[in-house]
Amino acid sequence: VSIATVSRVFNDSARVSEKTRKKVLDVAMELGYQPHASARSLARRRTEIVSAVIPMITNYFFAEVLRGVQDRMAETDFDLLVFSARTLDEVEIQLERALHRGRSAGVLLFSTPLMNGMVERLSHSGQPVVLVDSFHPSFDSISTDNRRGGELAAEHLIGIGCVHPAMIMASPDSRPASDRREGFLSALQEAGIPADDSFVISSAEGMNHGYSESSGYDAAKSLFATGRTPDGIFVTSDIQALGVMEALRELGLDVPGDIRVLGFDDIVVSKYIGLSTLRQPMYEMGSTAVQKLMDRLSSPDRPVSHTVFSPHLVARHTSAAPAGDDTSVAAGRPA
Amino acid sequence: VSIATVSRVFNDSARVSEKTRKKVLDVAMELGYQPHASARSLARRRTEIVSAVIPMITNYFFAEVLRGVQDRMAETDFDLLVFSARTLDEVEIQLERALHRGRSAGVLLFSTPLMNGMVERLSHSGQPVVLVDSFHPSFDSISTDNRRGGELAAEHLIGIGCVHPAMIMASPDSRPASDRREGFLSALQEAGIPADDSFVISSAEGMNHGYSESSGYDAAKSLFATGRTPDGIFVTSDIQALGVMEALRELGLDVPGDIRVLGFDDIVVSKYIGLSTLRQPMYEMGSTAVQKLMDRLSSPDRPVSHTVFSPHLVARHTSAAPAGDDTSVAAGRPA
DNA sequence: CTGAAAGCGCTAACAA
DNA sequence: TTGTTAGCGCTTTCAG
Repeated sequence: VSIATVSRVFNDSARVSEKTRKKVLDVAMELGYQPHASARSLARRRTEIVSAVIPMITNYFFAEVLRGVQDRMAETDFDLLVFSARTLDEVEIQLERALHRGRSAGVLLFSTPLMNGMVERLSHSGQPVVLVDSFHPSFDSISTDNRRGGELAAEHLIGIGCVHPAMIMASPDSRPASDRREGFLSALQEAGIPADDSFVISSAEGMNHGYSESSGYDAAKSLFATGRTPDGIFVTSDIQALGVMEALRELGLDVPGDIRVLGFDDIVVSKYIGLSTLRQPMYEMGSTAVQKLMDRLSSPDRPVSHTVFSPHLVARHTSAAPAGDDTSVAAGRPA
Repeated sequence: VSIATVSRVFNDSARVSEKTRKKVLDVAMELGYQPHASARSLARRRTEIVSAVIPMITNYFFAEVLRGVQDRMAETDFDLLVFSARTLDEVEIQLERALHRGRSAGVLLFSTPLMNGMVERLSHSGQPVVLVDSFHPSFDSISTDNRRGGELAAEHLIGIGCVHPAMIMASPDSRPASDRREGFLSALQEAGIPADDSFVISSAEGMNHGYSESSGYDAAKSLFATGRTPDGIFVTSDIQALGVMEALRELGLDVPGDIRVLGFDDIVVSKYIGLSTLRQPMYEMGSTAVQKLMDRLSSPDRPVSHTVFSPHLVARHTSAAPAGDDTSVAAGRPA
C-alpha cells in the first residue's frame, strides 16, 4: 500500500509482485481510483493525446477518414482532439492551437498544403506530424495517386463513348485537384483528344477549397453558360458532383442519357444516388495515418515514409454506357 | 522577470503593471514560450477540454451537429476530445473513457438513452454532462420535439393526398424514433385514418440503432414484401430515406409519381437529391449544447435546463403533390 | 520487490 | 505590483 508501488502497478512495471499488484488493483477498483491524466503527463513529460486538424468537418470525405482514425485510435491509449477549420486561414489557426502548450503528442494534418513557415513551425514544435491527403518530403504522409485517378477518369469516359469530355475541378490551389487535372488531360491527349485547359473549369474558391455542393453547382452552370456542350464531366469530388447533377437537372439534361458524370472519393451517399466515381480508400487512409503516427512516436528516428494508395473506378448509373455498349459492365448500377 | 508574474500575465490577472506585462509577453513571443497545459491543469485542478461522445460519426446528422459544436467551441479556450462509437455498447465504453482520469471538464453525450447505471456513473464522475438529442430530468439537454415532427409528417403526407401512408422507423429502442411514430400515428387518427402499428415497420437493429442507408433499404424491401402498397412513406431519418429510395427504384416505383417519401433531419445532401424532410436545427443544437455546458461550468448550481427545438417541414421533390394541387407550394423543389 | 524523495511546470495563497 | 513558497498527483531514480 505504498505510493510508488501503485504507480508501478498502473504502468505495468515488471518489478512488482503478482500479489501486491492484485491487491492494488482490487482496492483501486473499489475506490474507483484512476491515475490523473494531467499529473501523469506532467511527470512523464508526454501526453496520450493526438490532434487532428481537419479542414471542414462537414465534408463527407473527412467523416469517412475519421472513422478509420477513430477505429485505429481506439486500440491505443491515445485520445483524439479534433480541430476543424473552414478555410485555409482557419487551418493555420487551428494547427497553431493543436501545437499549443504541448497538449498533444502528435498531429494528423488533413488535406493541407504546407505553406510559408508551416514546415519550420511544425519541425520546431517537436511534435511528429503525419500528412493525410497531402505531401511534403520532410513528413510522413498518406495520399492517393491523384494523377492516376485523373487518367482513370479520362479512360473511363472515353471508354463509354464520350467525345467531348469536360472537367470541373476544385480550387487550383488544391494539389489533389490539379494532379487529377493533369492526369485527366494527359490521358485525353494520349487518346487523341486534343485536350487543353479549356476543357477544365474550376469551382469558385472560398470555403473549403471549392469542395462543396454549391461550388459544383455554380461551376456546372457557368460551364454551360459558355456555350460548351460536353457529353461527360469528370468532377474532382463526389460532393461537388451532387451540385453538378442538380445543375444538370435544372438545365433539363438527363444523366446518363445526355451527359455522364464521374465523381471522386466514393462517399457513402454516392452508392445510393448511383454516382460513378473514383474511390479513395478513405477508411484505410485514416487508420494508416494513425498507425504511422504511433510508429513514429515509438521510434522517432525512423526514416520518413510515404504511403500512396491507388484510386479505383466504381462505375454506376451516372456513367452508364448506351445500351449495347458493355465497357462498363464491371461494376454497373448496384443490384 | 519573476515566475509568478509570468503566470499572472498568462492568466490575465489584474495585479500586474502594463509595463511588465508587455515585457513578459515580448520575451515569451521571442522564446516561443507557452504555458504547459498539463502543468496548468494539474495546478488549477481543472482542464480546458470537453469530451464529445458520439454514436457513429459516419452519420451525417452528427457531422452537422459537430459543426455547431466546433464553431462555438472555437470561441472558448476549450478543446474538443471526440469519442465515437458504433453501437450502444461501444458508447458505454467510450463514455467511460471520456470520464476517465479527469481528462475533460465536461461531456457532451449524443443521442444516447441513459441506461442502467449510467446516471449514477455520470453524477459520480463529477463532470457536468449535457445530453444532445436525448432527455433525462437530471441533466441539461437539447432535443427536438419529435412527436411534433411525426405529426407534421402525417399532416404533410395527408395534405398532398396520400391515403395509404406508412412509416419506416429506426429501432424502437431509439426514443426519438418512437416519439416520431407516436406523433405520426396520432395525427393520422386525428385525420380519420384508422392508423395502428401495422402502418409502421421498424428497421433492422444493430449498428447505429437502425439509422443507416442499409437498414432503410432493408425495411423498404420487407415493407413491400408484405404486400402492402403505401402511397407515401415517412422515414425517421434522411440517411435511411436514401436506402428507401434506392429500394423503391429497384421495385420500379417512381418517386413522387407512385409514392412520396418524407425524411427527417435535412442533412446537406437532402437538398441535392430533392428529398423532402423535417428539418432539425442541427447546427444550433450543437452550438447550444456547448453553450449550456459552458454555462454550467461557470455556475454549477444553476437549475437544470432543457431546450427543445421544433422541427419544420422542408417540402421538396420527393413529396411533390400531383399537378394542380398546391398544398405543398411553400417550399417546392429548390429552384 | 518496495519505499523515500525529488521533481515535472504551473497556480495560488501569502508576504513584502 | 511583485516575489516566495507550498503544493497539484504522478513518475522515477536511488536506497533498502
